[in-house]
Amino acid sequence: MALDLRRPERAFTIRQLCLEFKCTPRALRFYEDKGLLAPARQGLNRVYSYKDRAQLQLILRGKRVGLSLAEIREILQLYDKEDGGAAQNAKALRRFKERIIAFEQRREDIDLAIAELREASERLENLLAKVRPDLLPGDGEFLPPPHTVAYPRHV
Amino acid sequence: MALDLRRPERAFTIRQLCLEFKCTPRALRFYEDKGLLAPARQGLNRVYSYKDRAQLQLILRGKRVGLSLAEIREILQLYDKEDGGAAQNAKALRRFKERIIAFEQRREDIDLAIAELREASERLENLLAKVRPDLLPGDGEFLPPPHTVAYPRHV
DNA sequence: TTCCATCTTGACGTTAACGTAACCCTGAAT
DNA sequence: ATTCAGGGTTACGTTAACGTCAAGATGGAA
Repeated sequence: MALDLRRPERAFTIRQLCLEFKCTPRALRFYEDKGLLAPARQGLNRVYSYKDRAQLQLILRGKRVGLSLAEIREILQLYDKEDGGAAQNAKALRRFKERIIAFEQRREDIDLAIAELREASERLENLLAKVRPDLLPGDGEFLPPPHTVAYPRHV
Repeated sequence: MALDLRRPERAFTIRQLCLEFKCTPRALRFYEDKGLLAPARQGLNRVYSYKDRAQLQLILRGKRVGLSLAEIREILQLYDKEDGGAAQNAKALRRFKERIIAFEQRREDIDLAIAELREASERLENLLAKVRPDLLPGDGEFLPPPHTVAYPRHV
């Protein structure tokens, strides 16, 4: 059986993570420069722990929903500093709640967008059904996995 | 009673739209350059119709959920070309469905992010409740509207 | 040993999405 | 008559988020 990725002692090279998450070494080093990642070293080489991998997941997810690296870093720092004194924690709590509200607004936007696209799709489907039913995707037919990347790498 | 914004004959100056949507004239002209907007003219001056205004809404919403202007333009063009022949329509239909799937994935990401932030908030709240209950926002207290912009203008 | 793949650190190039400055026009107000 | 607020068009500057070399260390395979 394959190595459990979640084994805390599991370590990754930069390339392994890049393959897994479809990004480039340059990007990971860039995130490190900007303070979003801090992998260990073996000599010069970077060694990513399971925690680093999880953090990378958060970074990429943040990017997909439109956060800038600066915003992502701020959130990650809030996670890190669950020490730092009660006053700091109170501030962190406020920031978390603000973020939650912002995210909920974004989800609103997404839901609206989806609704509009669905409407447009239906209009088109009805129109095609009358004019060229043969062009409609058959009933039992599945959409092939889109070749176009869902989340374009270039922002 | 105020002018109904939805009156089809209602027209807007560039500044009116900018005030309403909190963006700059430069941005609107830029979107026009890029083919996302095409307001009418009175002499040199741009005159935005109600349709233009609606389209601007779509553009800004797209931006908030992380789309590039190029992607937004592509979507807008799909809307425009609900003519263009049956084959074109079939292609448009496919693109719409792809977009819907992509949006649904993004919503997944957002839901995950919200869930994590909620967890972190609860942890912090519990911690604070033990250590410094006075720092917690009181029960009847409302969060003030965040001064920080939910959607930073600079991408 | 030599080669090769894979890592490293600079450093410069690139693209998107505007900001900003310079200059011109125009109609209304002082 | 002039001032000025609002609009316009270049055109260059800026920032984020990397891409793309260049040049070097390293450790295993031929």
